[in-house]
Amino acid sequence: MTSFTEENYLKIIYKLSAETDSEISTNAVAELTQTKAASVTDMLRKLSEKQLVIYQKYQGVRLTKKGENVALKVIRKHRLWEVFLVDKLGFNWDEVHEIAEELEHINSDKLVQQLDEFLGFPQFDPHGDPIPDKHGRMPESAYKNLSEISINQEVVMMGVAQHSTNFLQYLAKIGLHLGVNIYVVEINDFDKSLTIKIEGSTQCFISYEVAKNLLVKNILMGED
Amino acid sequence: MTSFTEENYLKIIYKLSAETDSEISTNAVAELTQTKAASVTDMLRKLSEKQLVIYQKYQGVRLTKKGENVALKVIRKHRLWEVFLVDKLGFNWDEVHEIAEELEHINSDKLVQQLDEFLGFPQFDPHGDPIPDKHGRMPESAYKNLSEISINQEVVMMGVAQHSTNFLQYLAKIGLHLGVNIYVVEINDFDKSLTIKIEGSTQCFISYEVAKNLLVKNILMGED
DNA sequence: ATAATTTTTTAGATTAGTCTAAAATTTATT
DNA sequence: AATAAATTTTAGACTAATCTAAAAAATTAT
Repeated sequence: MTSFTEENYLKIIYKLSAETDSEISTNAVAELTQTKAASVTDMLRKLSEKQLVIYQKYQGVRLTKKGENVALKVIRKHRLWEVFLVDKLGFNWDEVHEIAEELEHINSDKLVQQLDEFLGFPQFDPHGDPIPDKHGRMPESAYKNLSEISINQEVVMMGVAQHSTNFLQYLAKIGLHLGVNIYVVEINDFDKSLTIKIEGSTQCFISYEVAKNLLVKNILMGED
Repeated sequence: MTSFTEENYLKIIYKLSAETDSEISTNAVAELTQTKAASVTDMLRKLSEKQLVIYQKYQGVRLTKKGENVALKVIRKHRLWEVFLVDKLGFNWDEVHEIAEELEHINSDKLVQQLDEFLGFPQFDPHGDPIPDKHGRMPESAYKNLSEISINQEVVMMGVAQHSTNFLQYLAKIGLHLGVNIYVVEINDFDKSLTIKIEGSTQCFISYEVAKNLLVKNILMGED
């Protein structure tokens, strides 16, 4: 059995691991858990005894397979609950994180299973982050439409949902190509058109129709 | 702010108070919290300092208005989540209690509000227990149709939903009158007809149509 | 009304998770 | 390579919630 607190540590180590290939430092964990390094050391020793992490003092930490599974389960629950809150209860995507931080620790395999089904087996949460399936497998890609990106977010262009020559020529003309960074400067309420800043180019204005056909991904995997 | 544990104590004191008019004993609380009397004493002192209960040593405990409000909020959340689990996720009414024990401590007024709306402002949980509204007011009555009662449950007849002479004469003939105890012996899957044991009379068989028109209440307020 | 029993409280200890301050180790700098 | 700086660990302490065993108070029975 893993406690609420242990689950949080594992989740945070998992997220830090996704960004680097090497061991995670005590301080990095301390920052995200909002505790002191000394507390982290204690907890890492405990998690190590439980075979949830590989930890040797002064050498940093990484998850074992077992620890990764726990982390993935927690992340799965977090993201499913976020979908529930947004799709079913009408929350905005930016107000669900805190609540999901609590809900993610509710303990019932059947609950997760039924919730997943109730939501229609979503692959991504409201922030576009991928939801691991019940075996802990992440869906293939986490691309979103540019039209779903909110203001002041920076994303990377990853693909298009429409392949007409017309469309692709237009993209080239305004400086949009795969891998380029896009910063959303403004969104017009009435027609959902956007002002964006394209990396290495100037600001430009694009319609909602265009934005809907642009596949992008977040530069930083979000807070959740 | 009240902790998970404090909330549980308050909820239990509330439930015990519903059954008697006098102060609740330390032992009674200990039994339901599954702790030892010594632990209860400590907690009661703490709750008393927080003005959530009136407690004087050796004299038992009762809730203050403030403590009652906390308890009612927890009970409200518990019962709303039970409705969610049964109505939306397809759980059986007898497998939701444990999960709701966890969910009831999730902290977000907006969540409760939205959940309530999503469920259509239900008045009773799947066990027929009344759900306090957002001001802590309990709905008028907690009667259910006999057709919603599950097997091996004993209920008291409290009213009818159909007042035709025909129907009432039929009830009289089989020995059903207000206040009588009814024990559900069997439920047929295919047509939902019931075999019941009527207090002071013999077993008898009634159709689903009849059961739907009988208002009953639980003899013991359930575990939740 | 006094003794016996039960209930409740106190005293002191334990566990999980945290902290601060000091010591140990690693990393960076000259 | 030696020293300075940063990071990490250890040592010892704190809080919340619990426990056991013993003492105190209330209740019940004789």
